[in-house]
Amino acid sequence: MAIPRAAKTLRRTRIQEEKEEQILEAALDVFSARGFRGSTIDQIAEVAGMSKPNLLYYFRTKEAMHRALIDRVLYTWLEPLRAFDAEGNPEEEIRSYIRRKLEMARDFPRESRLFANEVLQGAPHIEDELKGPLKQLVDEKAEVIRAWAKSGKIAKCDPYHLIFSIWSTTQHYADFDVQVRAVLGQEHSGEGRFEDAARFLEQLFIGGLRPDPRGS
Amino acid sequence: MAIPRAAKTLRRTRIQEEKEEQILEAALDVFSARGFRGSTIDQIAEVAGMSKPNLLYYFRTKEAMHRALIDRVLYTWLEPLRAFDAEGNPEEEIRSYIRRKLEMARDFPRESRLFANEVLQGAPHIEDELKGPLKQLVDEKAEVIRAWAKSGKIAKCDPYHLIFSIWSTTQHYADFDVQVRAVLGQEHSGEGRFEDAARFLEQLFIGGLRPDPRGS
DNA sequence: GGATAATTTGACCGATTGGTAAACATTACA
DNA sequence: TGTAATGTTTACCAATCGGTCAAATTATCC
Repeated sequence: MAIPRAAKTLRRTRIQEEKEEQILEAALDVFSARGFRGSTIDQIAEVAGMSKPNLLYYFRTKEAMHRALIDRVLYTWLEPLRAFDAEGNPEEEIRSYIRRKLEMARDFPRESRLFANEVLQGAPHIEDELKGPLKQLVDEKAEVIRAWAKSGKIAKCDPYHLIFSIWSTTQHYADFDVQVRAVLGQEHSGEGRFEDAARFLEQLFIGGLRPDPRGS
Repeated sequence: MAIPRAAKTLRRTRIQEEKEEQILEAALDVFSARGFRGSTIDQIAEVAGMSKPNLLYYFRTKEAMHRALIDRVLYTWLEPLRAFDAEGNPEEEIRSYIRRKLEMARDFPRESRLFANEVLQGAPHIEDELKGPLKQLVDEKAEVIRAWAKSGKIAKCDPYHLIFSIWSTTQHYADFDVQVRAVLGQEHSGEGRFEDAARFLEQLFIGGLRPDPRGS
């Protein structure tokens, strides 16, 4: 007889680890492409290569699957912002933040779309994470940027909207990939578009944030 | 007996106009909030205040509803880009394009989310519009920007990625509204955030595109 | 006012949804 | 090797899905 699920967290089998990994990988595929409501357990089961009841043996509900996925991905996703260093050179910090975010858009588009889908639909499952850990992290880094601006290392600007701008411009290449490719056309839709984007965004942000020489 | 639907387009009743309007308004509400797959005809019917079969009398399928909605909204949505004037002052044109796009994010967030949902999930229903009319319009405006850059009126930059950046930064305030509010906190989530955003984005883009004084 | 066309609804359909029950198969460990 | 715990599957459930149908209601026009 199967043990109650609560016990599973106490001692985890090799099989459990493997299968849960397999399931979350499939769930990322499906949820990121169709959103929570648009996804079905059957689809995830098919991608994962197992039966639906088997999925539900590891995750009791569709919600539980989604939550586990979000939890696993959120920490990694905020890594670049966390790496933002108050002691570093402002221009270089911003430049490398943009670069890192663009790399993530290129290498982990599913993760980006997972969150985009979620937030776009009102963030019903991650409201707490947004208002708690995320806001706290952004507040902290905004303070760093504000200090840079105050000391004249970069132009005076609203740090929150600066962060929003970096998020939106970089994640755009993951979330709206289809549109980007459609507009660029087949000939410019190769991986080179990320280098072009990086070049442009660095120019935009470094130029746009260059401190006023009058020091006002 | 009801006339075949094809005939409806020939002569449209007052009731037809009103009801179709009502339905599309409700459909915009639902589709923009939950995406195509996540929405149900029943939900739209409830918002529209009519029965499901009644909806299906005016639009034969859920797809037909969605398509009619997209068709109606797409033209308006591209209006700001269309207004981009090659003869105008570059700095002022970019500034007012940003302002207009931000106003649309503020005043028509549902329209923005409708497209965001669609593109995010692979644009299964609007691929043709993206590769056709949209690409054509962007190509045209990109040429204008390129000319400005060539003549030294603005800095040399990739016009496509410039347009992407303006799209993403402005639409961010509609599509990721929940996140923006969560991060800004209750005290800064008033309508003033759009003015703050406008100020920042103008600073960013105008500063970032200021022509190199060496004229290189 | 009556005939005819247009509109609206309740009842219903097969397919799909998230999820369950219980039998069956496999693994781990003494 | 035996047995208890773990893992998997088949068959199924009620609810909801997109959509149909025929009957009932309302609007239009002579």
